[in-house]
Amino acid sequence: MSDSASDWDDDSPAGTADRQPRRRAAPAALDGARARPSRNTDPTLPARERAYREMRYRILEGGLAPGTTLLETELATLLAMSRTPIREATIRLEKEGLVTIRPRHGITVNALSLDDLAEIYEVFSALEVRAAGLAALRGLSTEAAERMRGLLDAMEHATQQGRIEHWSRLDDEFHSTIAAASGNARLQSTLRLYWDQQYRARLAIVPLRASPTRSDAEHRSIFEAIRAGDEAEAERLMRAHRMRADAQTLELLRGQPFVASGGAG
Amino acid sequence: MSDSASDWDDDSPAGTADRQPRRRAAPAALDGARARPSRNTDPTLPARERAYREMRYRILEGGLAPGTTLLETELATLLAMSRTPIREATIRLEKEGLVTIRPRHGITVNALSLDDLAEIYEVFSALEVRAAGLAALRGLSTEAAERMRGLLDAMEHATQQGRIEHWSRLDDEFHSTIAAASGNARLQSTLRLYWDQQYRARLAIVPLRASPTRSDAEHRSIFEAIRAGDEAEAERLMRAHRMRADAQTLELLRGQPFVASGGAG
DNA sequence: GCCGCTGATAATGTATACATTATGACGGCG
DNA sequence: CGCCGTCATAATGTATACATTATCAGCGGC
Repeated sequence: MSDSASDWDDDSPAGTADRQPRRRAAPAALDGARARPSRNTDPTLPARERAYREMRYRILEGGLAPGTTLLETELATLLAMSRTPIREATIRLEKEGLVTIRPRHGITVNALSLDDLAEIYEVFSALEVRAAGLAALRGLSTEAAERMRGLLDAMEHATQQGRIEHWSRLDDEFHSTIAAASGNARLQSTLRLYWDQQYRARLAIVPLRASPTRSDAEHRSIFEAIRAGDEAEAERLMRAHRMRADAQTLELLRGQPFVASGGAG
Repeated sequence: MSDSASDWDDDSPAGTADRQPRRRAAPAALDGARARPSRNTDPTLPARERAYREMRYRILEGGLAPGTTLLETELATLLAMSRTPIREATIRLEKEGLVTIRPRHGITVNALSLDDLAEIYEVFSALEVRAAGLAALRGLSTEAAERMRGLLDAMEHATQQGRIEHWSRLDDEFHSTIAAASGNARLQSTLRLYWDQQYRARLAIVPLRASPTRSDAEHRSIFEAIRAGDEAEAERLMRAHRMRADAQTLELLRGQPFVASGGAG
């Protein structure tokens, strides 16, 4: 089982670090993120942190379906802790756009309408375009370049084998590698926020996707532009890529069951 | 709309506040800070909300200087409430990038290095460029157009009179109007987040700014492009505007007292 | 039969008690 | 003389008690 929910580098400066040394993490490799077991029950973690991770995990992976409403007390029972850490975790999740807290009505897992998703993609894509540009401007480390090349190869291979789900995970990784290569930790962490929000929707259409031959080609050209240090071209290509991919995704999502047209923001 | 600096969101900080340059707040500092009660004292609001607004206000307006560290207990005393709402408020503020929570070390008002500000501007500008494009794409309402035209006139007038501080507030309003015209609430709210983070720094250089004749001209051309519905041109002009303005801002900030280049965070 | 009032009730908001743990002082040891 | 382990303590983490308040059922008036 994948842990795609945590492909994106976890905590970042403006983000949700709990116990962080003074200096922020270096341009960090994302490699460590994969090792973590998806189910987080480590009892040594603070309860607040367990609550946050567990709820985030369940929301992203579908255990808590969009529209689900739970009371603080119910969550407390569910996760076997008191309301205090639950409240702190839900505040974080609300800030991240995953739930909505309505006093005396409960905590609701955000259900996204197509309009919501369109909004999310608009922000996400604008940021990713810039990330590509910055990556080009700043240059790829040898490791990042290697990594991206490996991902491109693997994606093409997955495409040939028709392993769309696997391809999708590699795609996530590719894009998050670009985010990391932007050298801007805040950009990276804001991207992760929006990534989380669209994660479930994206997951839902994975099986519907056609062979992503075109994306493979676009990815490769984006990589080449970044590698060549051509900022304008990297941004141009990424913009084109995202415009096409976003439109396609929204199209596939149209008519999907859980994408209500009037969902909550 | 409102007389204050901007309509980014609920309460907008306007006017100047006194500085309190104490690095480490001793108990003595608490009384000093309490001396100036701001208007977020409405006792009908939940304590958590009062704490949030009051802290945000003091951080943005300088009552709580960057680098200031306070313990939960001290904040509770300062704002005359228990630790519970304080904790909830600080979690929100940390998510917004205004403070850093270091367990057993206290809550520190984030001090931004030049690198931090550069990061912030990179994200902010990427989003604002897109906002301009979307505004062009979607068209301005009559009111928005009127409002922007009025702001442009007022800005030029302020420039002629050398009222830089006033100009700066109008500038905020102009940019937030564009954000609103993007029609994307998430974009707007993320812009506000980053705007908050750079607010103090921007405030600090207001008196140092030269006559913003050039910005006035750029603003007008951006407005024209948006009004003409020319998405690409609006983005192009906004990008140029921001690149120039950001570079200038960072240049002015270099050497400013509270902007430690090493990362005084 | 509908509207609005009212109070019981449940849920949240806040305070506080209690548990846990990092820190920094202190003193012994090398 | 300095290093390291230990412990007291302060600060946070969590649970729980208590206060406040919105909701909704039920009732009475219109």
